[in-house]
Amino acid sequence: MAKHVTGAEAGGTVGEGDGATPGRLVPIGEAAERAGVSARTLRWYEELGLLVPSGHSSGGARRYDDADVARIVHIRELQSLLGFDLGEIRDILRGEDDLVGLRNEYRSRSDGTRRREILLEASSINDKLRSVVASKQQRLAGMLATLEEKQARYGKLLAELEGETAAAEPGAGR
Amino acid sequence: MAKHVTGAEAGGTVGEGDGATPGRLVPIGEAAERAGVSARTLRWYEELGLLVPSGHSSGGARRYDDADVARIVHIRELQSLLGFDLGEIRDILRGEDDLVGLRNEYRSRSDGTRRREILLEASSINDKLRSVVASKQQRLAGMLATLEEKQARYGKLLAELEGETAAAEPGAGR
DNA sequence: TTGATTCCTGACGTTGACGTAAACTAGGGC
DNA sequence: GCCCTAGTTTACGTCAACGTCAGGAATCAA
Repeated sequence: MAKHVTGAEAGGTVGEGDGATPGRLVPIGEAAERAGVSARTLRWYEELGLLVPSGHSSGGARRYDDADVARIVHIRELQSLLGFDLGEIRDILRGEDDLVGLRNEYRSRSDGTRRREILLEASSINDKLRSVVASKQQRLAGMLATLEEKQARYGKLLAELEGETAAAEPGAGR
Repeated sequence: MAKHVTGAEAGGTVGEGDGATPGRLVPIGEAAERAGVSARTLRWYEELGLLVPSGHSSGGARRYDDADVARIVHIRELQSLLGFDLGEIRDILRGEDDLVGLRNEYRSRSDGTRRREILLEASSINDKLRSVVASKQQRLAGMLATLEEKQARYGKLLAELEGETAAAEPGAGR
């Protein structure tokens, strides 16, 4: 409901002839391809409030910049790596966005008490995700350990067998 | 299509009065509760071929043993921790089941060549999953590292601020 | 200017992983 | 035997996360 501000230049300074190649604003197809998702997925993410393209063409077509693409990749990581659903991811991204706002306020304010508050909140936001990732990583590490242990046993048994067959083999080349 | 062999005792030696308390065969409700899932989920897993209860009552009701419950928990781990869908999990479990079969053949055979083959296949099966887990764990570790780094920065900034406010505070107790 | 692509907005379809309701049966306590 | 809870199958419902199609407008190379 807050999209389509009045047509064009909705995403701040577009500067068509200003930005160099790296800072290009690309259409949805290219952004999708770069991030390894479909265009439909990007529209869906937008509908859910996960990502608003940072610009639009004069005709109203979505334009994504590098940060947008990075955000998409980030969303995918949160999804596939951590198993969050898109609702949870929305909340996480909000937290991260808030964090950016806090960072700006932090820099522009010299009020010590307020700065402390900001740091505490930022730390809390960050720590929530950290603990989730940590626990998941822990469990995965445990799983990995048992798998590697097994793998080592197979290797050991194979080595023993190599010795046996080598000993039992009649025409051993060496 | 291969279930319901002919009614009862389809799950091998049931031995109702034989097993002690730990080896009990429990009905679906209890098994579900123990594993933290719903009864529907267990029937669904069975339909997909993920898990056949190791016994049935004379009337045809499912009976699960401890290994079954462990298998359910395992399925859930593969699902939530590694993000596999139930089809992939079916394949993985098949591999693991094959592995048990191979283990038995390994023990009953003394044929060196065959033993080598078995070890190689087992090792391969095991290694496939291991590599997936390893890569996931790697990526998670990376994510965790950056989060912890951030957390450390917040902590440092907070500590600095503590010093400042303590110094600026008029009635400082110390 | 003109096609050929690409993008737009609906809107309906699909897939996975179950939830839920209905109608019926099994099993254990009194 | 009776009753109540828990189990059975069958079938339709649901929710997330998109896929896909229709009809029209925008963009771009020629």
